[in-house]
Amino acid sequence: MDSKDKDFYQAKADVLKALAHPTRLWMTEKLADGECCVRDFVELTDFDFSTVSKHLSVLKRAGIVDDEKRGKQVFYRLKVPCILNFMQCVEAVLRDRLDHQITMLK
Amino acid sequence: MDSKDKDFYQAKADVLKALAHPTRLWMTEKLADGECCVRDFVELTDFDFSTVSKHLSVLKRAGIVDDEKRGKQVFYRLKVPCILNFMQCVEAVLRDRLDHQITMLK
DNA sequence: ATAACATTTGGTTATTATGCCAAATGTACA
DNA sequence: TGTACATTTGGCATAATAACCAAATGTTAT
Repeated sequence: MDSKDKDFYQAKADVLKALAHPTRLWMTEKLADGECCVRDFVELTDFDFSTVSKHLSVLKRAGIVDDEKRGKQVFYRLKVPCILNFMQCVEAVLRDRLDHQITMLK
Repeated sequence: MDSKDKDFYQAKADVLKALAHPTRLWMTEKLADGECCVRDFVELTDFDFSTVSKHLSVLKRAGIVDDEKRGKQVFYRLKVPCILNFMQCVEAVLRDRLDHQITMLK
């Protein structure tokens, strides 16, 4: 693994890291249904505005979401819908793991 | 988001978290080309055996890889090839981000 | 049995992430 | 202009992660 490869894997890992948090993952999937502003997420959870805002900024920095200021609000949008296909794969991992656990108990 | 949803997003985030490290990501992609033992990864990097072993155990716990002991060695295998399709999406995010940066400079 | 090899586990330290509060910024409207 | 609203930023305490070294475990062959 040379230094160029290292940078590449670091960059890809950073995108994954942005998704690798339950709240951010939930937000990402929620945004697939249409744009939301910070307040929307605050109302659907028990997190502080600052917490929600920081999570969204992590997703934005990673390039997963986009934002647009309209009036007083900032609307966030899912920028890369292929993320959702990916989630199917993650769920496949979970199912597979479950099958394995069941097999172990038999 | 009720408590069942919360658990589900936590479980999915845990799978992503396992992948969200440059070394583990590299290992995962390497395993797509065929099984490797701990020593193989140690030789290709400058990490300690213990470091490599711990990374592999994170991937195993997440259900991404499988292991099999044969003789003195433990061989690791990619269990869920769909992870690789997912990587194409992550790379798309990177390309998209780059395009955006280029546009900003114009 | 013991020596050599392959891997894992335990322990330590440094770095990073999370979530809250408080304060700052930006925007619309009276 | 000032007040309310929406979001972001800074700071802090706590928790989680990563890498190394050393020691333990398990396996094969002498």
